[in-house]
Amino acid sequence: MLIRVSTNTRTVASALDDLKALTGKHAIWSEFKYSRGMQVFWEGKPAEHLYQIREGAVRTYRLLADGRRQIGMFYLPGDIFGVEIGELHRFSAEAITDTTVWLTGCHNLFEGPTGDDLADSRKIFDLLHQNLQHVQNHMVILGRETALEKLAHFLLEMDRRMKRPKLMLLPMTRRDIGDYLGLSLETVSRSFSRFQDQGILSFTKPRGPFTGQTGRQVVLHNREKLAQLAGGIGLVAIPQQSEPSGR
Amino acid sequence: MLIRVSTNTRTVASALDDLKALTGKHAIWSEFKYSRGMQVFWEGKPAEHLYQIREGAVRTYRLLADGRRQIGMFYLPGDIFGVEIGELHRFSAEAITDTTVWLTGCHNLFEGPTGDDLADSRKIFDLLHQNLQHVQNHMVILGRETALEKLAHFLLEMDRRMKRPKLMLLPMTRRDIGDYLGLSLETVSRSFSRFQDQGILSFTKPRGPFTGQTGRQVVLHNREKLAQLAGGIGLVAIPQQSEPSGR
DNA sequence: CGACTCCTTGACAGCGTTCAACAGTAGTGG
DNA sequence: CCACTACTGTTGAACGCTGTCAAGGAGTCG
Repeated sequence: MLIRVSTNTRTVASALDDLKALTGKHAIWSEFKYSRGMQVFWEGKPAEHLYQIREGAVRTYRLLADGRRQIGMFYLPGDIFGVEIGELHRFSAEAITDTTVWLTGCHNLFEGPTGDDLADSRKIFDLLHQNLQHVQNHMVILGRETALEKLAHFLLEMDRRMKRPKLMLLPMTRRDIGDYLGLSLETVSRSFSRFQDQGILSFTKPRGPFTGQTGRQVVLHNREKLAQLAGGIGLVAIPQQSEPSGR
Repeated sequence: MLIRVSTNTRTVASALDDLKALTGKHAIWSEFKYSRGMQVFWEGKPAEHLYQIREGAVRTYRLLADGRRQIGMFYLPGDIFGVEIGELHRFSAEAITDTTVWLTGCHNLFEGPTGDDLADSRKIFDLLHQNLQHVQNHMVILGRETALEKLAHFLLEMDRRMKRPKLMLLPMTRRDIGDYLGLSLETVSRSFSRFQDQGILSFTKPRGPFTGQTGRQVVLHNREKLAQLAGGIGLVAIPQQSEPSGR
């Protein structure tokens, strides 16, 4: 391990409380609004701002030449995004619904004037830490899990990040979820139905006639079963002989 | 963009030259050997060392409860690994073949005594930068590409990292490649055969009777075709209305 | 009301997995 | 040196999960 940043692994959402502290005393935050579908930033463009969602939701994604899309992350109220290690954004970002953000100019870790900025920047590392961890977990999910396992992971992730609400309101479409999990939207829909059949979850407003936003209003009835279906990610492998033959 | 580390994006392999500089003057490097299949470190254990491969190859991976494996990265001679943002390793690592590494104790970015260490740590950020970029690319590959596209990417990655050799010697098995790309070993083998049929690559020692390590000795005949098959990752999406409605 | 988006469901195809057999090599021990 | 085992890789055949195509219902918005 190289960089010991900070041991507490607080959720991004909780960072809402000390937003100012994060970028130092001199940072200026502005409020901006993006309507549904609008771009927040583009892949390949310089990363010049740091964003925090006040209301709404944002997806980051990358497109292949033929239109296939991989969504990297969904950002919910309180989440901070736009932080990159390099100079450029490596994913595009757009508003899923009408979204209000606070944003500030680029906070530069190494070119700041004082060590004071560096101290503040530990929080930035927390964000990077979470980002990397999320991407690494997601890699395993994408590469080695089935549709049902993927959806179970997705639901548990959203549930956790929304603080286990009674009623979970998903801002994203089935297609978004599919592009997040490496599935078609139909498979996502079928997997939802299957979970519903098994009594793991249900939708508000009786199933038959949907109201536009229905199919987005999810109640989780059995988180344990869901966690069981999701399967263990991050389990340690079976120990075996492992000492190096020193010199 | 938040952290401007350094604009040059040198390959990890090229870092071989100034290994000492990377961890500062006081770092002590030792040589260790791992025989085939031995563990280098475990997921979930404290990350206490930094490794550079002198000879051989290493894979990092994570296991699911039922044995499914996702390989995160292959490390080749010259590559540095073991660097983490947090305190713990989030993947396990083991030697693919008999491997010699140089390793040094934990280099701690923030708890170092002087600003001198911080300056050195920029190189560490280059490594983190590459790691994150690789994982993000891999996520797209795992989530949205076909078997042939995945293998094409893999071959081009190995080709690039080995500096486009005439003859590419792959240290890993078909199963390793499959677990890296989210495929079964049979699909990997079939995809190799298909590339061979198309004249994109060939194996040394005539195809029919394989000699143990054959099927590992690859000659790329048509990198352009391979790049074409790999498809564009990182293409910028179609521009559209994107200005925020300021306040 | 009409166009559009979103979701669900059915039917079917196909890509990739699984199961299996076979071949060649390396390693081991007698 | 040779038999034996283990490992690796290739290929065939069948299966099945997931994608694709299609249709239809429901809600939203202008």
